Amino acid sequence: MPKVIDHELRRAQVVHALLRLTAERGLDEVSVAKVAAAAGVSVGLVQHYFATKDEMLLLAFHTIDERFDERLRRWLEDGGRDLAEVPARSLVREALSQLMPLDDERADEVRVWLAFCARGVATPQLAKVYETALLRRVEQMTDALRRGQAAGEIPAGLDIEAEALHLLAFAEGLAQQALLASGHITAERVVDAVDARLGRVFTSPGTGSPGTGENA
Amino acid sequence: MPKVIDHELRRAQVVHALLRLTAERGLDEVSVAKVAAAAGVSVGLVQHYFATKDEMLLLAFHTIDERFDERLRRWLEDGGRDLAEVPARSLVREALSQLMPLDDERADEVRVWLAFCARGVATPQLAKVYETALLRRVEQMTDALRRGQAAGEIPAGLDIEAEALHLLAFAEGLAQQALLASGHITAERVVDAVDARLGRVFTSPGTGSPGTGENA
DNA sequence: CGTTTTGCAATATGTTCATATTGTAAAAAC
DNA sequence: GTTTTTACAATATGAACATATTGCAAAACG
Repeated sequence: MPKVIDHELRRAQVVHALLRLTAERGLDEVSVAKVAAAAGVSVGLVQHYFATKDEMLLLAFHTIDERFDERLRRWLEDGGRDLAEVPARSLVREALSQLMPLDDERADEVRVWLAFCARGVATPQLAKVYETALLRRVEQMTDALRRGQAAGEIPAGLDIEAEALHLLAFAEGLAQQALLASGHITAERVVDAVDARLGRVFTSPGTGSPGTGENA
Repeated sequence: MPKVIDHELRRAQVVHALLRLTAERGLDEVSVAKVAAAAGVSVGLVQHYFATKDEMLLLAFHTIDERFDERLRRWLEDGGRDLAEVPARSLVREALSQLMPLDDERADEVRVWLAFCARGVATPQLAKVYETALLRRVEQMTDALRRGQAAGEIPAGLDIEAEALHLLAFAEGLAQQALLASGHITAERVVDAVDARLGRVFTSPGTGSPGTGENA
């Protein structure tokens, strides 16, 4: 047999091309042939690593999900931050910001995320990926909020788990608005909105631009 | 020429079939031939009333957008309510509820809405429809909140327009979560979430189940 | 060293698609 | 009552699609 190949790596390469294509032209424009072309390989190769197109889409959705986590981890590492040390508000703020289309990279990923969400409506397998991702995010968010509560940054009476879910709902909706009405919902307004929302949860002062002054 | 035909009516009939198809099988499964079949007409008829498929999709998106407004109007009329009389909190609560997949009818429409949003990412014409719809909703919501503020239901210092946008972002995200993770985000949790969110805006007591007690 | 297995390219297949073309019956217009 | 216009059906067209099939070179394995 020929060179021993890292299967997972090859699959990742193909999926990478798929995600690029989706970000640029939308999920409807994704076909096996186009993905192969975008990846610079033959259709046969794609078939060799993915039995069906659906299998490829499934891995792609998983991959996109992981990228948000990756970016948060990168933020922690690049800043030399310690997860247990960074204030909960900063952490939550950064986590939510990673879900917003605040630069080209994130805009691409939100575009792709939204495309997959829409397809999930009619494809149970994709909906399952969404559900799992959501639960994990709620869990992470809950942990962060609880730490903040223990540190006195958040009122004691708050229903933390519900709050986590609501913050994520707000984030997804805001990201969608920013993506589809970018003319009105600018990056600045997005950041302001996030900070204003955090002001409803945290009693501690915000990390962001202080001039936002949203509350009474 | 044959019977004089109400063009707008025929177009609406075709679009109705398209929306049904989209709700059931997703926007990717929508083709001109399938829409014609679902509407019980020939492909030729569809072509007669829509020059292109995109034109058909555009009208469909507009139609879905209007349905939310329609349902809110129906709520006002059926309850014999007067727009100027009903408390702002009730009105906003109802408006947000109409965006949630709380029954089959609304679930279908949220499904379709999400599908079109996703396509809007790669189709400027559809994004424009979204943007217009969003701005109109923000305006309506702003009006309602301002009335509430004048009536003392809402703190005076609040940035009303920002609040309106944030409420809508929350609503869209929550609707998406409820649709894709219906196993965890049940209708009950959705209603609770909406009420909890309203509790962050209104000082007046809520209309919903009082046991939600989200805040400190 | 030869056999076998693997990685992949090339191409075939049959379907579905959006749209174009053509045809025709019916009623409005004159 | 003839002419013209309209509403629609039927079918054609060519591209794009997901997937199946075939073939072959290379390297791992005995």
